[in-house]
Amino acid sequence: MARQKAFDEAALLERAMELFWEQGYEATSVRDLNERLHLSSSSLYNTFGGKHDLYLAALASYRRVEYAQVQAQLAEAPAAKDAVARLFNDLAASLLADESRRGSFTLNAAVELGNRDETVAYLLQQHFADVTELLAAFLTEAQARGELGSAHAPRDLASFLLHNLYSLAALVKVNASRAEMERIIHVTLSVLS
Amino acid sequence: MARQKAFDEAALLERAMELFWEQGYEATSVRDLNERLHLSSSSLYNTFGGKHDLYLAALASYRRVEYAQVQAQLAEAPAAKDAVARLFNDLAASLLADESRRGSFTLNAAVELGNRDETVAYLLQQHFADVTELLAAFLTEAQARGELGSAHAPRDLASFLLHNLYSLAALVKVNASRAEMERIIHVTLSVLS
DNA sequence: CTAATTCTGGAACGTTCGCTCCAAAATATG
DNA sequence: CATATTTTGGAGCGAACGTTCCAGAATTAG
Repeated sequence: MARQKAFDEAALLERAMELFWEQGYEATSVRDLNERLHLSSSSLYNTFGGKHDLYLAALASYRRVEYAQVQAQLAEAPAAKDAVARLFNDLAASLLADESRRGSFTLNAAVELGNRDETVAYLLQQHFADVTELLAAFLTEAQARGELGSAHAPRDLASFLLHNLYSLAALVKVNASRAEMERIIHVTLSVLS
Repeated sequence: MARQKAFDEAALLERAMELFWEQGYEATSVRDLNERLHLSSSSLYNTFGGKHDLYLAALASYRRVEYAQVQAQLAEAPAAKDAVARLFNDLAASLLADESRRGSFTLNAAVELGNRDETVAYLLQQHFADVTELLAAFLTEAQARGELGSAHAPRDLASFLLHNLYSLAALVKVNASRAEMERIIHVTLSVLS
């Protein structure tokens, strides 16, 4: 047998994700990654295959985290409307707390590469569909319990809410104003009558 | 005196804008621009100063067009709600009609560079503020005429509507489904009671 | 036509890109 | 300890990057 790798692959992926998240795909060089991960080119290519593969892996990892977060936040809330409100407020808080205003990695990836990289587009399509489904199921139950009006179909509401969540992530890239976010959130939540 | 330039600067700027819009800033090389504009490096640098300057000029140009478009569409509509609805439907139609799914140049710029390029961030802040103001003024008048409920302040509604417009531009990058867009638009417009 | 000036294409600059390669270091086995 | 196998850092690959430079073409004024 032989030597073992001197690093934790999952931890490295996490650090790579942070960097891609901050700078985007094109603006991040392999040398940037070498420095940030404390990993030389050879090890990086041995482990992850290349820049593009590493990006895809980072994106897939982020996607799982984002999905789990929504899932967790919906699960622990008492009332349906409060749960959705918390989803928005927590996202706004975490977006504003981030000094480098990275927004959402999945949204960034969609905008930067969605129309040029089929693999990225497909992965994100899956992701958005999955989260929408999660939200729709939650809203369906809430409607059944009478916690939610039936002015809109749960599926429609879910799409609407998800895209307004991502809107906040886009907004923070340019205008990191809490007041502006709160205005938008307030109007958005008003559709949950 | 001496020779005159053999090209129309405004037309070149338009072509540059198209390319940056398609590919983003980082992924567009000066050689790409040489080819697309049929203009050599020397002329490009003489005329526009450099890649970054050209990008800023293209962005400023796009911003004026986008603003004028919203202005025109709001002006020509009969009733306020119809005007807003048309804003959404026309945007959706033009987004879907674009084979290369470029989305909105301003949103693309915000997501790619908003957190890394101060000049871009400032320019876009101005732009979004201007368009919001335009919308808010329109909604204020509509409210005064009684065409719109007063459940929300015009300023809040304007921010909300604008960000939902940009949401469509982000959505098209990954999922160019007319049905999905219509669902979102339907819920969005329902706040205009 | 001559002279002065400006624009033009394209070669070439130094740097950085993604990626490969290899000798040296490291460590699980017999 | 010796051997086999794998990982490691870093030099270096060809290509592409943004930008500069310059010789020559082009055009206006005198």
